Amino acid sequence: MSHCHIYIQSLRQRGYRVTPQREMIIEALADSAGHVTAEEIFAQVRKRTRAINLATIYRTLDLLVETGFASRLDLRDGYAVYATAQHGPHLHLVCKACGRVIDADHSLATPIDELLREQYGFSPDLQHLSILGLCADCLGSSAAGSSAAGSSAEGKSEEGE
Amino acid sequence: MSHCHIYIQSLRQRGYRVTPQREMIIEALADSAGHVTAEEIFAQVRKRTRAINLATIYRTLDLLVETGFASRLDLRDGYAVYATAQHGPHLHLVCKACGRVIDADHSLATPIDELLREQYGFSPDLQHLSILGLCADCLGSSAAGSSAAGSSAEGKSEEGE
DNA sequence: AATCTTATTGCGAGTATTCGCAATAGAGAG
DNA sequence: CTCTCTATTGCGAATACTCGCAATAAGATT
Repeated sequence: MSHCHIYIQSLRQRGYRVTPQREMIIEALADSAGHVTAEEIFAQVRKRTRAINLATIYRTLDLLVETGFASRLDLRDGYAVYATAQHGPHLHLVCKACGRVIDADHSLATPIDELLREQYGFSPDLQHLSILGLCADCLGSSAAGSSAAGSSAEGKSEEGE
Repeated sequence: MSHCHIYIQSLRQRGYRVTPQREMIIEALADSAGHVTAEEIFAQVRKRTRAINLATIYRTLDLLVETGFASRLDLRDGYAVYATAQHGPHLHLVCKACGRVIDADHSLATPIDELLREQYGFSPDLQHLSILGLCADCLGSSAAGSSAAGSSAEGKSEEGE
């Protein structure tokens, strides 16, 4: 990938060391289209070399998040996914029914950003903002299916699809 | 605690079974002032009985979150904290420097709520919204220099921001 | 009160992620 | 190019949480 190089340089300039592991992880992340798990990055990098450890993947991904190259998203299912932040900041809308992650326009958060700064002196990191909820599809299907009738002990623990 | 009782009844009416474990967990959660971890609830309940298992704590807390009695907040440090939702919905502002959790007014999210529904057909679950960032104190101290604020951050990683 | 159904619990094993520490290897200085 | 300093890696153990399954017990029914 082309502009990985630029980012790798930027890492070095900031005083971080550029190791082959880091390069490969950055490239693997940049190659992946959407959101990937640490395990997927691991598998990807493992194709190229055996000299890589899962802990290094996690540490590097954390570093990338801290430095702003990537964003991390903790899904409720017990794992996290990462994505490059190259295409600019965006919000993550996580559907708690189907698990899909929708990227929403970052500017939607502008009002809340300003309010938080004004009223709480809090400087939010909105690149890391993820919002749990129901996507349009799941909202539609759950409304069509059963309209809030006598739901006894059946539907409660069911989640996902 | 007083209105635990009401909630326990509500659970039963919704078709869930009310077990001593659940009662004790609910009471322990309601007793705790702010945000507590599953482990803290476990310790609390354990004082009263040995008949409790950590997995049950997690399952019950999840149930409470699903039914709206509690809210869950995944902290980046690898654990989650829970709080009752009795005092109404609110946003969680999580400071990534000192780890503090500030409860902010729920209405701040109204604009984004509306925009998400209009533009994406997405129905956000804003009781579960947590926003990562820097609190006023940490923002001030990182600008001013060094203060008593920073607690867990290590060496270099915090300078970069 | 005895019975029945099945939701819930406890347990132990499994998963995703983090941590501590010794060994390795970047990057600047000589 | 070599040396030095220390950031980074790999490893295995620890942590926080989840899951599958058999045993238990809530709540409805009789």
